[in-house]
Amino acid sequence: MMHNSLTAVNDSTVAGLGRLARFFGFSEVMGRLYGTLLLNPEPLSLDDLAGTLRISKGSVSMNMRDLERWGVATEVWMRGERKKYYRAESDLWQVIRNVLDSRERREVQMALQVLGESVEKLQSANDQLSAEDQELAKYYLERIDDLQAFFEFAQMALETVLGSQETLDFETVTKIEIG
Amino acid sequence: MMHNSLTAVNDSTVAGLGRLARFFGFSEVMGRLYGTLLLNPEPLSLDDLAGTLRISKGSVSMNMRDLERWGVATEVWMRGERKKYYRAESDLWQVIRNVLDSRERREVQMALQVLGESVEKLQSANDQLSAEDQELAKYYLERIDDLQAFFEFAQMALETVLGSQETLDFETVTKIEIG
DNA sequence: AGGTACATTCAAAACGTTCTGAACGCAGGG
DNA sequence: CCCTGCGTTCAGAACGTTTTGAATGTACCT
Repeated sequence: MMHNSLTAVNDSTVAGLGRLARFFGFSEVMGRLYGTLLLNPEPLSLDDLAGTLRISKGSVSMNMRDLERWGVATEVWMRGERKKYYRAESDLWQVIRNVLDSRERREVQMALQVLGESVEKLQSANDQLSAEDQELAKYYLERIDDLQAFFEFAQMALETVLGSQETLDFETVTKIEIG
Repeated sequence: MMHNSLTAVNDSTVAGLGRLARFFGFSEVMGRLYGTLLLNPEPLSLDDLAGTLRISKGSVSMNMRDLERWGVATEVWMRGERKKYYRAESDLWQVIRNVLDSRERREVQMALQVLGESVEKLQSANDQLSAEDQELAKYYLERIDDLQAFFEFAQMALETVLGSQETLDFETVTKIEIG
């Protein structure tokens, strides 16, 4: 049994990562699994994880698969062992990039596409519209313009982060300029 | 009844904002209410909203209160009217800032506080630890360092966005520099 | 081939969240 | 001072999500 203080720190970190996961739209269990792995120098098996977190093995199995798919944990082959072992991807910058790249990017692009289609639809329908509807269409176009600007901003921010290909130490990032 | 194309655009925009709201951890209904208001030149009453979105008045009442609390919609007094009317805050930049300021900021600060406490706890317990536990504590401190760096990065990004007090046109934002 | 030790799957259950609508409260008008 | 029209509340229902554990699949060992 390890010291009290280590247990306390472990607990709050695991809980915090669960929270963070939930915040990013993942399941809390995924975050806790990641936290548990992150704080273990050695890789852990599914049974280890199920035992530590007191959840069913089935749940561990499914959630670990997701974590792997997101590039947040990696399977580790232990020779002579038949169990599956996992290790946390500890380069957080890489984790963030994985998630942003495969999820937020798509989301933003879809939004921009839908907005673009809306603009087209309104423009091409314009001469079939009553005077009243034309006014409303103009109003819609203004609002859609704002939304487009917002998503373009988001897109740019994403590309900037994703574009910095080097494994960037967070510590070295000191300033973000907008302008 | 308005033209077909207007209805289609309205629908997809409202749906999209519902999606966006969900993405940011709000209820989908909040997003749809905001969308409906955003696409209406005139303020709408609770009954208008309930009717348009086909949801109960009770739900509209509660969700609109939340939207107001987040600074995303505003009540509008219509003289001679006893109904409550709402208008969307249409400055998206302002909406973002409201949300980031009252929610993400706290979240990040709490995380940093917990992490700081963890570091203290580990350091002050260090001489009571067995050799083995000391090694583990060292490992924990490395992981915690990474997490701190991540949250400090997030904090800085937030402050940057929140710091730009002028009502910034998204269009004018062309570049984010990291370095 | 049979047995063992694991991982995976999935239907049912537990749980949490959101919605509804009836009941209530409140204000203004007649 | 009651009636009407509105907003708010909240218990229960509906719904969606997550968890569990038993059944199943799979690979290795003897």
